[in-house]
Amino acid sequence: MNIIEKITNEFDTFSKSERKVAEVILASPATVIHASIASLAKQAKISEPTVNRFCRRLDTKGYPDFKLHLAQSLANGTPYVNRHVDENDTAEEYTTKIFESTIANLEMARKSLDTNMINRAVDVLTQANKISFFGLGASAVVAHDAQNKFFRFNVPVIYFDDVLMQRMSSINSTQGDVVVLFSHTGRTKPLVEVAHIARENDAIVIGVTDANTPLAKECNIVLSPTVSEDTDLYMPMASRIAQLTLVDILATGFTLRRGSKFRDNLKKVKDSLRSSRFERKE
Amino acid sequence: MNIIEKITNEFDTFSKSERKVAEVILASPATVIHASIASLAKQAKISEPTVNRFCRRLDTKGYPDFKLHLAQSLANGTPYVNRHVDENDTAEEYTTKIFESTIANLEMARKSLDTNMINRAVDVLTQANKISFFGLGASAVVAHDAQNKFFRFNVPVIYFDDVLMQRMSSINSTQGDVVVLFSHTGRTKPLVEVAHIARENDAIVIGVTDANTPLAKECNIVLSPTVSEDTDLYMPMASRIAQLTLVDILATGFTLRRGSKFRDNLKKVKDSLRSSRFERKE
DNA sequence: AACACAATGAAAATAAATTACATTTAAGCT
DNA sequence: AGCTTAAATGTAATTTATTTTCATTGTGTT
Repeated sequence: MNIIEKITNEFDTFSKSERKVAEVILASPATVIHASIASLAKQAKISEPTVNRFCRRLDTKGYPDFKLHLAQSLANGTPYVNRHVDENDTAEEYTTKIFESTIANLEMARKSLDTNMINRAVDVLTQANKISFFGLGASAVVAHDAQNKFFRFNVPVIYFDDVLMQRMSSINSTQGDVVVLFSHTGRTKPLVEVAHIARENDAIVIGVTDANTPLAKECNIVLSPTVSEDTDLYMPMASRIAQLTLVDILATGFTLRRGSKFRDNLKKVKDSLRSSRFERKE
Repeated sequence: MNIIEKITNEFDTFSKSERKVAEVILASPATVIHASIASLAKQAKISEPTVNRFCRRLDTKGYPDFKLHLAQSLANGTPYVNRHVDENDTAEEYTTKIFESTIANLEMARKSLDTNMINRAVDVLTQANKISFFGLGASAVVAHDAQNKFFRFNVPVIYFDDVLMQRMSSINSTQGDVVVLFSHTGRTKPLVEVAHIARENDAIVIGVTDANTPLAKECNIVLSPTVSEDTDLYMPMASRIAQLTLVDILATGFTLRRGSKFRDNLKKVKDSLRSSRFERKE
């Protein structure tokens, strides 16, 4: 989608001249959108047709169309998006890159979420007798966080990161119970089974996972915050941040639905923590 | 700035023909950015120079430049602000607001972090014999996540969200051990005590918390991702997302420091999960 | 070294946008 | 109303920009 990212990603597959153009473009994309093909060619010290070919290679109709894409990429909030961490990066560099790519992925997740589904999920959650949050690995962290949030609402909340406990808990679920399952891949076998068991026992199952995955198929409601895969370091990064933001959204929807009296209750929970803290002296 | 808004605002001051162009553009701006001046003129049933004059009237250099502005306006989905969730917001509205404020807070956190401190923290972590991650409440979630990440590095990692276990664990720490404490407020008494105990036993203590707090004072290294307080709904939201991003950064720094051979190891850990998943059929 | 093929550039051809100028339209004034 | 004038719009010519065609250069292979 984002053409600057695309150039960065495909840089290695470019020919010598194409790289020259790419370098000039990446160096100052904002200048390029106001340049003619002739001036860009001159800057990159290659011919005009090469620039044109470069544009077509990136699936644009030609140079003017390419500039349009470039302009849009630049406008897209975060300019230098999703740059990959490099072996020799300084702390300064990888810090910036990780923040930028996290932000870019949140943008992406925001666009991918279906607010109708969020609305339905909030409906279901507000009417639940009991809410269970399950996940494994990195997604267990998200479930843990959800528990921490929803626990404050004075609703029966369950959280397990142990497969057996998740299964046992689902077997005991009944109508009126809601089970929320977190899984980035949507292919974790034990979790798919938990979803199945929960549905057999009349619980409503909400999946925070990719659409069109085995897990998604077992769910009543699917929420898919899509991010560009976190391949960088073989660790889930952006995906769980997106999931956590979704938890915030569900929790917010929940409190809004419950009305203002209910929010006083939240304040009480927070205030109850005060005695365990050192006072602020200001 | 935004040219679509500008057209809407100045619509009343346009001449008859200019309004025709404006109408066509506003009806489907996305189409216009791919149209030539000729085709736009034809659609609006006016002449080409009139289109050109229209563009100049809006302070652009000409038609191509106008299209560039238009393209950017279209892409500009997110004006970054920290808008607060309102009682009567729709799902659409509060979803957008939460994403926007999360993003804005990440920007803020990025600026507030001291990369020298990050570098020192990474130094310390790479040399640790044993790493402990402790937190309470919402920060327990962050500690949990850190465990999940660092565990993959084949380093002894400890995580507890139970105060007593945290204390016992700290009492047993020795030189070469690193204790990482997460706390948004930096005023949680039990955690400050844990920090104190750990230091008395020669462990290095890294605090992910606000500077100038009781906890910060007990730490060898302090990392403070500052966010605007999450007062909205009496729940930690942005703060923990910022802390999690910091965990990503530390983990990334760790793997970079350990070199490329080490990264193969990570891949192995990830691959080992494969058998527990449903295959992708593509 | 010779061949094949991809990459590049020069020049011609095409397409697009802009300018100059003519014509129309509308507004103001007697 | 009818004349005058200025603004608005359109036509056609010009200029500019982009794309295509085709020749040339470079690169890797047998």
